[in-house]
Parts: sequence; structure tokens; C-alpha cells
Amino acid sequence: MSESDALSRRRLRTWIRLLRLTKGAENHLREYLRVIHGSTLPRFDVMAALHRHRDPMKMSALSRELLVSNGNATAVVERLEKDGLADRAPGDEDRRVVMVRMTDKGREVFEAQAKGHEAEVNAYFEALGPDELNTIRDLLKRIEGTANDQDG
Amino acid sequence: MSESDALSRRRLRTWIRLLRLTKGAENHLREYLRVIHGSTLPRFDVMAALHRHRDPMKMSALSRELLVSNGNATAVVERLEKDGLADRAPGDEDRRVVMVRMTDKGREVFEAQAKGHEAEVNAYFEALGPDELNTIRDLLKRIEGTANDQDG
DNA sequence: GTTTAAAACTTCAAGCTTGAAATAAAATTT
DNA sequence: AAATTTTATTTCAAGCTTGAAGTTTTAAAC
Repeated sequence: MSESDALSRRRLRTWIRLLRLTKGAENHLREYLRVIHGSTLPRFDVMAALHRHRDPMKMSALSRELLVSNGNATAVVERLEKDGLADRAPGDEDRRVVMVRMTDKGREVFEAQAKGHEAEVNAYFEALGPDELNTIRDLLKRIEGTANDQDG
Repeated sequence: MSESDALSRRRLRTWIRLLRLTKGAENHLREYLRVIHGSTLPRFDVMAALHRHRDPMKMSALSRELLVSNGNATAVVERLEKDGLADRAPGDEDRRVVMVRMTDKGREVFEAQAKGHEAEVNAYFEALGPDELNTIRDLLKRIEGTANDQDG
């Protein structure tokens, strides 16, 4: 077994552990949203993206930001719209595009959810102090730098 | 804004970035399984768990290991079974339990997929050398140590 | 200026996923 | 030993997700 085979194995094991951690955290946050707010993770993610952007954003920008398919973005936004939490309107110049934004009600609902959400994340990752956070930031940047070469 | 508020914010941002990274990697691996093997991530994950264990395992052990619901495990195994890649049998002593295992065909199919899968992971995380892998392992252990206290 | 190609979304079918309710077997109580 | 509770799994409805096919609008080529 060559040295790079051993390295490959370690990368695989690390990936599996990383996946487990994120899945565990997601389950934890899903539980929070369900029990306390009667909502779901995908709805929260979409609202968070809309909240970050303030201004109306294109459907395609939304799905790109969340790394989900266009069809998925359509489906989730459709449900939010039905609940009066978001709305869509055709673009002004280019009429192919659809601009989506949160409603006032949506913003209100989201802010209530986001507060507790941040608290849950904060508790879940309490082991990470400033130094660890710096370390992770650097690692993530380095991975992103090379990993995105694989795509497209 | 207190110091711990700033820390909370940083933890949240780190979580969001981590989530994006894992989602990106998952999308990459899903593409690989779909294009090269005509399969999916959940099927691969179930087969990987069965492969790790060698011996037949309880359905409940499977869903616990993958951090998915029992119903989900049932559904995915059912499809694998239909394709002749896995099979289920009632437990010997305790007849409530269902033991699941891979078939010979399943093992064969999985090993072909796993080889390329590891190569994709290896390429995706090429930025991580031995030192970085050690760092991540320590971080993950530390997070797991405290995070699991949150769960019920 | 028409035809062709490209881009932005939506629709759809199939599979994935959850959480609650149902089923069945084993363990515990009484 | 009968009744109750617990444990293991499946079933089910509703929502999530993808990728492919379809629609509509814009851009490019001719």
C-alpha cells in the first residue's frame, strides 16, 4: 500500500466523519424548527437566503446559493408563498426571470426562528473557541480553493 | 454586543460554511454515482454501512448508524432488495428484529462504486495533508464530545 | 427580420426523508 | 398466566429533492 493510498483512506474517513457531524447537527436543528416553530430546514434555509439579500433575488440566484436544483427552489418557495411568507414577481427588464422576496410576515416569522436557531448552533458548537474557528476557516478556504476545480 | 454574541455569530457563520462545503461535496459525489454507476447517494450509504459490518445487521442499527429514520432505512433497503443487492431475514432469537445484509451481487456492485467514490473524495479533499487531517480529527472529536450532550 | 440557439423558470415522475400511526413480538407487572 | 408496557419494524401521508422535459423569453446567427 503506497503512501498516497494511506492518505486517500484518511481523507475518506475524515469525509465520513464530517458528514456524520453535519447530519447530526442538521437533525438537531430540524428538531428545533419542528417542535418550536412547526417548520422545516429547507424552508428555513430559503428564508435565511432571502433575509441575507434584503432585495428581491432571482430564483436562479437562490438555488445557486443554496446548492439545490431549480425545481427544488420553485417547490419550496411555492409553499412559502402559499403561507404568505414570500412572494414572486416577474423581472422588469428580462421577463424570463422571477424575482422572489420575503413578505413582512415572512421577515417577522424568520427573525423569531433565527434567534433560536443561532442559539442552537452556538450550543452545538460550544467546543469551538476563537482559535478553533480561525483554524476551521482556513481549512475550509483551502478546501474550497481546490475542490471547486473539480466541478463544472 | 457582548463578546459571546460575537462568538455565537462566528459559530453560526462557520456552520453555514461547513454546510455549504459538505453539500457541495455531496452534489459532486451524487453526480459521480449517477453518471458512472446509475445509482444514488442514499443507496451507496446503505451499502457502505452493510459493507463495513460484514455480518448481517439489524435494521435499527443501520438507521442509527446513518442517522436516518427507521422508515427511511426500510424504504432504501426495500429498493436495494428489489434489485438483488441486499436481502432481509427475521432474527433468529428475537423475531421482532430484521437482519439485513448485502448479497454477493451487492458486494460486487458496491466495491466497484466504492473505488471510484474514494478517488472522488480523495481529489475533492486534496488540499488536506496529514497535518490538516490530524487537526480536523481533533476538532471533530472535540465537537462530538460536547454536541452529543444536546441530544435526547 | 427569421431562424436558431441559449437562458430562466416550471412541471413532472421517481426516489428520498421524516414523523406519526399501525403491527407484531418480547419483557415486565400484577 | 393475563394484562400492560416496551421494543423493533413497517406503513403511510406529506413534504423534499433531483434530473429531464417543457414553456416562455431573450440573444445570436444568418
